Amino acid sequence: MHKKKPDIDLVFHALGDPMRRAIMEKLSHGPVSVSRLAEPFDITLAAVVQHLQVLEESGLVVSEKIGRVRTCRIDPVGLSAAEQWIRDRRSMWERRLDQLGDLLAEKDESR
Amino acid sequence: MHKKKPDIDLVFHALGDPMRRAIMEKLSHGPVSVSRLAEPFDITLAAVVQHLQVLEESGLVVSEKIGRVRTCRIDPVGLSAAEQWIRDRRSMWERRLDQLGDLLAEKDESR
DNA sequence: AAAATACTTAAGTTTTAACTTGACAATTAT
DNA sequence: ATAATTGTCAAGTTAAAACTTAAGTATTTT
Repeated sequence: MHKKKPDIDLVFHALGDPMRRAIMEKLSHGPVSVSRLAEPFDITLAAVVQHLQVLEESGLVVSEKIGRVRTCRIDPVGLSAAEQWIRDRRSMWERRLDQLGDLLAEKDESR
Repeated sequence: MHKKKPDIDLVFHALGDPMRRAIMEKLSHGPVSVSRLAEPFDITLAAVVQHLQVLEESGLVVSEKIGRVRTCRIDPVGLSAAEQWIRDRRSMWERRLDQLGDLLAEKDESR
């Protein structure tokens, strides 16, 4: 159970794969073991484990092994990091649109 | 200028590449031409154009060609789609945490 | 103690994606 | 008219990522 601070490059790379997003969707309903996580998908368990490693290194998922079973769950911190990046770009863009609006309004006044 | 409704698979795939995210960052400051967009990066213009195609097909960027110059800008709709997906997973997860809290509270009352 | 479960790891294959090169088309400037 | 600018397109190459197979480890169950 070694948490990592989320690296935005790793987070977006991890979310870029549809299978990993499907895994995140499943995990969003609650913690699950690796084998139960793999059940619905038609790829090997080994492949799922590899995806989980990517998700964990990115900070999107944390897991804990008790006995022989590893239970995985979402780490909301990773998701927030991605959400924040998107929000930043969007707000920057929208601020610009507002400035443009102000500029047009000024022009409108000065005629 | 042909808009597309954003496909979440394409959007996340597009954002998965660090160079494309760098392009998005640059575009967040305002619309730019293809060549000015390529300037700061040390890849060929052709490569940048290919990234732009990916971004455009995903619905993150729109562009318009006037004369010989193509001007690109962010389409906030694409970004919202990604933000929404993340928010959905996170809220689902947090709802579950709340339910877990309720459950523990009940237990606490009944002793 | 033996068998079954639940992963883990390493190696190799296949597929996908990024990037370059080089030729070309359209527009604008001289 | 010629040259310079701005972008487009099609191959081909390289590198990265996804996936499988097969063998191995640790933990339960019977």
